[in-house]
Amino acid sequence: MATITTIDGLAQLSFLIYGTLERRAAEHDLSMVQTRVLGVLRDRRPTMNQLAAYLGLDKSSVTGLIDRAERRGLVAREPSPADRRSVLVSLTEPGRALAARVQAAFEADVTEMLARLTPPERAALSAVVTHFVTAHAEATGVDLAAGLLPSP
Amino acid sequence: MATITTIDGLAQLSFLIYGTLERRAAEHDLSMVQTRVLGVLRDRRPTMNQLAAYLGLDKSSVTGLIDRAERRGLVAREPSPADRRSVLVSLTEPGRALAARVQAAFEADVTEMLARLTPPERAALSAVVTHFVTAHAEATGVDLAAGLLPSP
DNA sequence: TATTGTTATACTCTATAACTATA
DNA sequence: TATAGTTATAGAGTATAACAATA
Repeated sequence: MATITTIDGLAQLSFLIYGTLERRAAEHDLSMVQTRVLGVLRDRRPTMNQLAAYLGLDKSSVTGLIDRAERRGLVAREPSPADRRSVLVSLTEPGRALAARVQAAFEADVTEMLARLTPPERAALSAVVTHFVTAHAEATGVDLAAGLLPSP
Repeated sequence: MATITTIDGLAQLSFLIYGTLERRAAEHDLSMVQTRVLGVLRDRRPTMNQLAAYLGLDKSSVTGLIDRAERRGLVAREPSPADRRSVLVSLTEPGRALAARVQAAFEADVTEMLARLTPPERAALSAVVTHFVTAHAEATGVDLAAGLLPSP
């Protein structure tokens, strides 16, 4: 029954939540980066270049990522009408459905974890976490926005 | 100024903390898994097999991981006196020093984030996070124990 | 026979550099 | 010339299957 510091607790909490999503994604043969791709595309139809910026990856890495996702039928490439050099990437219906399944399973897991807290604890956690995240967003200028896999 | 749910907030918080560690580790040319290896070895001298269990990886994956860490002088292999099939893995002094530097930088980052909260908020966060993590440990039987990179 | 660790092989993920096609 | 995307190549990380040495 060791006393844990706030920092250790936050680190453990992060690994716990991150690992939960990773496990649920793996159940559907999705890596974390493929899961992020689906998350980014949920409400966007970016070019390959823009997608690389969202993911913080080199464009050559994204070529392979989208190759594999397209081979599985999760995303589609289309030529951009505006610029014949560009390629637009979007989610297919199976891709959208898969993303929804993973997100639902993940949310169920976290809901179950939250159920172990008392209602006042849940309220306190919600308030502090919200402030923590928004304060960080303001301080750094990076808004994580809403959704499973936020992006700048 | 969208309202975020507790689940979204927790997910964002987790990505934020996880990404912070990942960035600090990368500054020292450490991947997350190599960082976990150093963390596990901080207070253990396991066999390859035991290390694989701590990391949740196949033993063949750990062979390559330790090959690369050993090549960098961060860890050392020794024959086990107890069983001539076994190999004991331990941190070298440079490995220990590197792990300490990464941990210190990470803790400084999180401390800075926590400084954006009020003292009562910090106290509330600490209490709830501790309960969250310990409640999960009790419910699942997995004790994350102390330290930067907890293991079963 | 069973276990420990390594090797062989295959695939994902990542980056750098060079290339093609457009702008 | 500059930009968008792909290809070539190299290396880390992962797993499965086969193997050698030891128990």
